[in-house]
Amino acid sequence: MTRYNFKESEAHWQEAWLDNHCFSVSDIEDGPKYYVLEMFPYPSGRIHMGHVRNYTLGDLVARYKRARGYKVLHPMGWDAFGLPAENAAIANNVPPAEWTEQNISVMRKQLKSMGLSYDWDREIATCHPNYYKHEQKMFLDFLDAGLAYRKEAWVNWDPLEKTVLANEQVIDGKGWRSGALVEQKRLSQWFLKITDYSEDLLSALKELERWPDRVRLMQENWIGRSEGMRLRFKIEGRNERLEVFSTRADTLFGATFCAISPNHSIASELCAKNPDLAAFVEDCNRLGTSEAAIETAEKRGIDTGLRVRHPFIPTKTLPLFVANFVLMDYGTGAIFGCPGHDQRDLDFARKYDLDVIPVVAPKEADPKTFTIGEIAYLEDGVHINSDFLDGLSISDAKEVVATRLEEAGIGDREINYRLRDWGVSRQRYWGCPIPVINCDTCGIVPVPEENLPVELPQEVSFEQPGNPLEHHPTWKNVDCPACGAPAERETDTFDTFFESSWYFARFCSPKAENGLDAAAMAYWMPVDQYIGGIEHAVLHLLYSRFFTRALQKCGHLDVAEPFSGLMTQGMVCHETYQDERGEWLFPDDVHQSDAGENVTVANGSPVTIGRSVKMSKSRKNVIDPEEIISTYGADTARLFMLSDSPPDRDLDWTEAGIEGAWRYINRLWRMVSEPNIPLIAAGLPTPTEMGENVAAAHRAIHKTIAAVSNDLDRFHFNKAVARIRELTNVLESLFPDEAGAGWVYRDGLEVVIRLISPIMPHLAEEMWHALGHQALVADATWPVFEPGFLEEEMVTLAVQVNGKLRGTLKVAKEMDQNSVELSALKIDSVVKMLDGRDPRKIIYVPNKIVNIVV
RNA sequence: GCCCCUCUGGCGGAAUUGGUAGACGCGCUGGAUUCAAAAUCCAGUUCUCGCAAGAGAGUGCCAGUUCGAUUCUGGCGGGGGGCACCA
Repeated sequence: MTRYNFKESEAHWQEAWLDNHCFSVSDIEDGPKYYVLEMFPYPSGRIHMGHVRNYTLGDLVARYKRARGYKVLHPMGWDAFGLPAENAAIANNVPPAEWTEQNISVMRKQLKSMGLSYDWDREIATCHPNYYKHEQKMFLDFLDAGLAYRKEAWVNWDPLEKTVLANEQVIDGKGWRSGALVEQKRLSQWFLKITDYSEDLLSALKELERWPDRVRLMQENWIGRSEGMRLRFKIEGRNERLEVFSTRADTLFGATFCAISPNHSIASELCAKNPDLAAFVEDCNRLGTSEAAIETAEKRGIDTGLRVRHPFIPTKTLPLFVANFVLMDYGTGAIFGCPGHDQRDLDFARKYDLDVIPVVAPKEADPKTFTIGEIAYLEDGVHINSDFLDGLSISDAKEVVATRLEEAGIGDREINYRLRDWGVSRQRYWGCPIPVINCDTCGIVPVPEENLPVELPQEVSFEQPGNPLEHHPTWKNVDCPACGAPAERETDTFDTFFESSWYFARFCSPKAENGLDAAAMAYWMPVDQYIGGIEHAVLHLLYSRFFTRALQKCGHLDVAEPFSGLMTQGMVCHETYQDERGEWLFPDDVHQSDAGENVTVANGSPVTIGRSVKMSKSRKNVIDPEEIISTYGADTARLFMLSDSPPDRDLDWTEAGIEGAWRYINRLWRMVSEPNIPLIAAGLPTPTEMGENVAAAHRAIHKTIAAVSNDLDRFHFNKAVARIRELTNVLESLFPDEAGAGWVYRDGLEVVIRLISPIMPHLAEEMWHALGHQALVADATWPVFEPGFLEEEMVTLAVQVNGKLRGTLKVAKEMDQNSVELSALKIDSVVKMLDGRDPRKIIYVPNKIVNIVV
């Protein structure tokens, strides 16, 4: 028995695909196009199983669409700017550029060993000046179009390292390296006006029919459109009014306090005279910039002593608090608190002993006795304690109160969005320089287009804390392009989401001098199928949708939506291992003892096996793809990635699973290398006579083509694999002596090979070749089924008594109800269950079920 | 805390629109082959009771709608993703 020699085969066919330029396309092609794109990787060092899964999925789609006659664009590149390169520079004293290039060359080689159908001539790396110079031009166009602006914003500041920290670098309010208490600092930063597109980004979600519903829902919630009112409250003893935004102006009669954000202008002003307040505000700001931290913090506040006048109750004033849960970025940075009908307000009121006045009660409740306990009442009902609103439903009351407030000139209807403008400034070296110059006399001056790109300096030092661009001896010193006086370059670089917001477009014309070539954009854009992790459901995907609109506005391309189809994949998981001391162990460090217990390889001490969780270096539950590919081959790894779990679910990596895949590969190979049925010549006419099993197998071939095509179209890859396995089971069980067996066996093999070719492309080529084909399967067309073979004449009906299965009936299709009932009532177990009783009702669903109700 | 998802045999998962729960695979058990093993092949495998025929239970948990619910509705619980400077 021979084993499939994947090492030789995979190298050979990868070379053959390259020599034949199978996967190369031009910037402009003819005929129907299909653009398949997987999220490009950050070059962190080596590929991981998440990459293997992502790129296997994409390759399957790309190869399948190619077989179906599309011109397929399937590119790959590198999201090469980012924080890890700087961390490596600090830790190992390697320049980020060098570290990144090394990683790219390792990972490129690893990806090539997977046999992916990329057009490698279109490879890009975002850290190359010939990539980011176009990005700088885009930014200048955004600036012209009023889509980019500068404003002050908070950053996490490590006072010891004198560095801005990312949210993930802040651990329990302390810097991850220094351990110093993190401060909040206001810096002038660049923003993109994504909020100009709030409504468009929201309403266009409806048309993204090939996106998962949950991603659209998440984006919808992220944009967070809400219809409400902007109210102006009189503050006692002050001229200015307090502006608050509320979606529940109908609960105004239940208002018992007002609160402003710690960063509200009134709070800042009061801090000067009130040291307690100043200390509180400082404390609040320590929480950092992450929403999760702010939301989970205990609700606290401090009374400013100011009172706010109630708009409808002349005698009533409300205390004004500064509260840590009021966000400056949302609405007006001020709220009115109605504890009865908002949980946060209620928690706050209970803590500071404020009144709770119910103003909406359930229909059936008695308005005189209805009280609020520890849970705010959020349902609809009838207004009470609300003067002119009493008796109205929430929506009616909203309408009435809005009109009143508008008439009184103290409120306006307003639509608010949770979405904030996108801060793109990063105080870091390893990113794309923001192409502006700061001049004392001229202000912000764009770098003239002919001076682009503004390149990162090669020689930088990470010895001093902070941004190396700030400390660079010469780089930032330039003459002002406007007045010629000495000026300074902007030392902030772009957020790395900037690069990933247009790389998909660049892949269509990766070498074009003018950036995004119009004809290439018109042919290839948008991406027909985008594939990547669900973790990008909001930020990357929303930024890209905005960026594409901004590019359209500035004439760089002419589509609004970058990705017409989206598939989000689940994570790759593995069980975890811990030794007696609770230290994590690599899978290779664990084995089974002779007694069948799990022990360490090192010294045989017991190992605890934990549940399967996402593979991560920190928990050491990782399997190196390179090792898998060198042991079992790329096709085995690819098959395993596709065979069990559906793409959008998490996938458990198991040793047994990969071995099962490897066994199946060998089984397929033996079907051509050691066939049970001698292989006959190709192209012989369909035999006129077929044995019963042979004829069934022949029908199965056509059914499988139909089912697999349907499964692939709908991304049910695990089902497609199951169907192919079923067909191979049928072909293997054919008897050589039966009439027509040789012909059907060969026909079946030719079909199977083409069906597996997007999944196990190397094996498919090897088998195709073994069947005597000179051309590549990669260039073969998808098999076609004959609809006539799909139809069955007989169907099996389920026979139920009171909804419980009691037997089955094999009948002709579309049998009439009477004859079905007659036969059903004769079934032994049905007779037994009826026990002489007459059926009360018989439900018959043709070709499916008979249910006898007694 | 908020938003989104998910839960089916020992395991991964199947089950067009509410209509035979468990396709396909892994694992396990028994058998064949072998000096022996690996590999391969054959058979069995949701659980409980039963020698069997068969009966009952069963899709995270609790209710509901229905002739019929893995599928629809409400509530609860476990696990996961995102939360704007990780990518």
